[in-house]
This record gives sequence, C-alpha cells and structure tokens, in this order.
Amino acid sequence: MGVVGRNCSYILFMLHQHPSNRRAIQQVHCQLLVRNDLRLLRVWNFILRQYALCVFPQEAVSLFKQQCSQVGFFFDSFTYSFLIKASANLTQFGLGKQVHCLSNKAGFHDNGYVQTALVDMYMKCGCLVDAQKVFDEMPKRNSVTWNALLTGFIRWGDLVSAQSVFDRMPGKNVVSWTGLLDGYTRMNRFHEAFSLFQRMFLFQGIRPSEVTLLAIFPAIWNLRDVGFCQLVHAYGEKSGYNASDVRVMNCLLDAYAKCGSIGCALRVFEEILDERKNLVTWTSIISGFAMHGMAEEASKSFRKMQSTGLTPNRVTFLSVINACSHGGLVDEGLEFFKKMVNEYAIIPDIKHYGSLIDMLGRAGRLEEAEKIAKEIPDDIGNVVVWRVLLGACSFHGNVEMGERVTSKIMKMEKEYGGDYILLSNIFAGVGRYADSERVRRRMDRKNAAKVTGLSFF
DNA sequence: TTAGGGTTAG
Repeated sequence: MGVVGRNCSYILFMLHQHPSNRRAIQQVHCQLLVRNDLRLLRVWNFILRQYALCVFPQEAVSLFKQQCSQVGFFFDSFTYSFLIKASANLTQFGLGKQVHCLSNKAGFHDNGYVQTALVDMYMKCGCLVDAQKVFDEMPKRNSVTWNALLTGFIRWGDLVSAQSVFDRMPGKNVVSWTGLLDGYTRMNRFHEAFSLFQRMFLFQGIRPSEVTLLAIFPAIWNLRDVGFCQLVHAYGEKSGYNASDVRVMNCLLDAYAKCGSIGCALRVFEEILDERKNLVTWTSIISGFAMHGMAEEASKSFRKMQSTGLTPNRVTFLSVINACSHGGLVDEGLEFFKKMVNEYAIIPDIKHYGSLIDMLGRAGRLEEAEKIAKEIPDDIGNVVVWRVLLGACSFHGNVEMGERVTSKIMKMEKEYGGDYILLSNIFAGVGRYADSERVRRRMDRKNAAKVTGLSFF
C-alpha cells in the first residue's frame, strides 16, 4: 500500500510536469486500478468475514456471487477462506465442494489457510473422507491443519482416528491436547481425560487454556472429585481465567454443586461480579439448589435473577421446577410451570412434564399428575413419564390408577417387564396377592425380563 | 482481515 501510494504520488508529480505524457497517464490509471481493486477486495473480504462468522453465512455466499459477476474482479486467499468458513457454518457440503473447485482453479491448491479451512469444512459437514483427502494432498501442513483433522474426528465420535492423528502429529499444542481430552470426556472415559490433563500440564508443561478447563469439567463432576474442583478453582484464580471468562466460573460452580458442595458453589456464585452474572450463572446456581433440595433458595434466586433483567429460558424453568419438586414446594412449582407457558410462551418439553408429574406424584396428588400426563402432546409423549406416575401409584398404593397407567404403558411399549413388576408390587402392597401373581404370570408369558432401573430425568 | 478447541437440564 505504501509503495503503491508513493509510486502514485511520483507518477502524479510527473504527470503535472509533463501533461502530455501518455505513458505516465497509463501508469497512473493502472496503479489506481490496482489500488482500487485491493481496497475494494479488502472491504469485500471484511464484509464476507463478518457474514461468514455471524448468524448469516448465507449472506456471504450472496456477496460472493455478486462479486463473481463483476468482470475482472479477482479474489485472494482471504476471500476463499471466509467463503469456505461460511459453507462450514451452513454445513452445506455441496457449496463447500464448489468453493473447493473454484479455489483450486484460482491456484490456491497449495495455500495453507485455504486448504486448512477446507479440512475443517469437510469435517464439519461430516465428509470425513474428503477432509482426509485434502489433508493427505496438502504439500505442507501446520499445527492448525492437524488440529482441524483431530477435532473433526472428535466431533464425529471417532476417538481411534483422533488418537492416531494426535500420536502422529508434530508439535502438539494446547488445542491438540484439549481436543483429545474433550474427546475422552465425551466418550465418558473420564480417567483417561484426567490422565491427559496431567500429562499435558505436568510432563509437557503446556498451560491449560480456558477451553481446556471447560473440557475437563464433565470429568470432574462425573468422578465427583471435589479436590480437582478446588485445584481448577485455584488455577483459574492464578491464571486470570476466573476473572476473564465467566464460562469457567459457571462450570466451576456447577461442578461444585454436582460434587455435593453447594456451599462452595455458592461461594463461586458470589465471587462472580453481579454485572458479569449471565443466564447460565443463575440457571446453574438454581440447578445446584435443586440438586440439594433447596427449593426456597432456588425460588428466591429465580426472582432475584428476574429483577436483574435477565429472561429465563426453558433450562432455567426446568431447574426451578425441579427444585420445587425436590423441595416439596408443589404449588409454587405449578405456578412456575404456568408462568413459563403463559408469560414466556415457552412450549414445555418432556422434561418439564416429567418434572411436574414427579413433583405431583411425590406429593400424592396423583389425579393432577394423571391429568397432566394425559395432556402431553403425542409427538413428545414418552413412556418414561408414565413410569414415573406408575412409581408414584406404587408408592401411594393407588391400585386403580396403577392398573390404568400400566395398561397405558403396555400400549406404548410392550416389552418392558419392570412395569409388570411394579403393578404386581402395588397389588401385593394392598394384600391382593392373587392379582399380584396373575400379573407376574402375565409377565412370564410375555417373556419380558425386568431391566435395570433407568431414569431419563 | 485469513485456519483449530462444547458454560446451564443429573
């Protein structure tokens, strides 16, 4: 730009001195064209990037088509990178393939940025073979290319390929370690995730990033490791992530709650400055209270959150209804449900219904629970909520409803033997041993074996 | 101005 500018000034000077010099005019024209194109391309690319990265990747494609119609317009590696990114964000494999061909034709088949963006795009679109092919054909790869391949395999649950990429890649960095570690936590292999974390930090001396911390949290709370919570807490404090990234703090408070330390969770919550608390922060603490049966605190937090101007979402409502359910605040739980539907126009999903039925069932308000179960739209209807109701019938010894609910469950799913056993237990509980036996025999005839208890809530 | 990493429902 500086050189072009200086050349132009010089030629303009010459032009003033020799107005009839045709060659000088041509040179200026040429330079201005070049300069204009470059400037224009930068502007186009900038807009393309904004579209590609934001919520309107389709706009990036329209813009590119518009550019294509301009005669003599050329594109650089930035243009193609952004466009490939847009295709990835749209998960449009066909579009990505077209851009791939165009970029190759334009001579970017050996450009590291463009080719890496292609690996990433194919991976995001689920075209693992195409991604691998682009990767294999690249003359030179860097750590970003390797990481794009590695994280792509993780995205599709192919831990074996990801591990193989990790083992082969030179210059593993924090993204590579975090990617693999995340893969292990996703596959519920928490001990291996922990061991990777330790190898990375202690033996390789690579400092975990905020993303590493976010990735290791599921391992922490699945293994109920409060000690590790404290370690991450201290590290987050020292590294500055606690102050800079509210997501880390949200995860930390959630992990403390899930590990059974609601006191520590509350301390983390209070450590977060009020202006930094977001909807997830509030939802996490409400959910924490729910886990510990602290319905009053959950309800109070909900109202406090509303007073800060934040709008609750379906997760917030589920958490507060769960809290009411576990803490026995039945009417308040019903009020929250009504508020969610009427004031916030949130359509309840099966988990909201399940929580509500569980809450009413625990309180022995079985008729209301049954009424709600019947109101669940067929398209989201789930046999699990009826089993929750059956469990409540069993607990409260309601034979009539127990029979009704069982036949409903039988209609929905005939193979589950556990329901026969529950009904049989209901009969036995009120002394109707003949009926109890009859149900057991029916179960045997249908050869439906009882499976281990499983909850979806 | 370009490439890589999952905060809340237990």
